[in-house]
Amino acid sequence: MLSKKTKYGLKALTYLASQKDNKPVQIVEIAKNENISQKFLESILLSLRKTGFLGSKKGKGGGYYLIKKPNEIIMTDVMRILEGPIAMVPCVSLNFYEKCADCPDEVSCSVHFLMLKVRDSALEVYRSNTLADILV
Amino acid sequence: MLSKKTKYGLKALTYLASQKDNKPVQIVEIAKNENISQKFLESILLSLRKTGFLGSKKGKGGGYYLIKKPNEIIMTDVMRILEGPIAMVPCVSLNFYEKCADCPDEVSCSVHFLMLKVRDSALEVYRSNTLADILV
DNA sequence: GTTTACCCTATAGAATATATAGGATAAAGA
DNA sequence: TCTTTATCCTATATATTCTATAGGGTAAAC
Repeated sequence: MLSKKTKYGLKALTYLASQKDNKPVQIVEIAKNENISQKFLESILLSLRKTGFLGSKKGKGGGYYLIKKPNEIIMTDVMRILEGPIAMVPCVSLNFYEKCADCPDEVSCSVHFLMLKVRDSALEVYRSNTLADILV
Repeated sequence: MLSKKTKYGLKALTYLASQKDNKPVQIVEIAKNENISQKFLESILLSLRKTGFLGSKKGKGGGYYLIKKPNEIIMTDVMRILEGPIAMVPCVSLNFYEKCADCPDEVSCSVHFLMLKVRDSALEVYRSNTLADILV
């Protein structure tokens, strides 16, 4: 399941991407329009800022804005920040690899084999979609 | 993330599929060979029996065995029983559909749009792989 | 200097996943 | 029939993660 964090984060990004200009948008505006808890959204936007997706401005007229252009924001990067690994098991993860404790040999593991295919297919989708592509 | 339940269930299925004959295999044997908690595995096998994947036999010489042939066991079906929805959000699920509470209109939702693609790609993998295909 | 709005950490509450306990039931074989 | 074997079943404990809230701090604008 997609976490709410990811869902809300994606919604906030698309909300910002669909603005006419790139002026700062306040948290409260995004929260209201997308039906998100304001404080929860705040922590999500904060992590998107720290990872280089968003810029922010304090004080009156402040808010968050996109740093890159929507067509430069690739879904793989967004998903890894918000959701974590794209792979469903750590042993097939490119960016979050971990050996399975219970598996003596992952080469001969059916779960590993299947999940490798699932990861590749998901990766293909995320790689070929930017924020601009998913604006509907 | 793939739940342990699914992981263990898949491992048990492949263990059974790789038997020479289709005689009942005891829980304890599977549990030891695949490093799974015996009692936890028990509840997983039980649910696989109730959903028509496994048969069981009580008493001495008893155990679990596959009901269908490995090449007739499609991963979509297995995954839906063990893991639940294949979709990452209920609003794009074929078998577990639910409307998002926070979304006024899913047609104009970017998350919906993206996750539809992810679901389709995952579905393609699961549909084209049977238990026989993932034996390595 | 007052208002506005982001910044930051800690933690509480809820949900889910994982595992365990303890006995009931049925089959097989002596 | 009696004993052993092994599945059947329900309830509950434990751990982890997710989601959200609380409460104040900091910087910018006017």
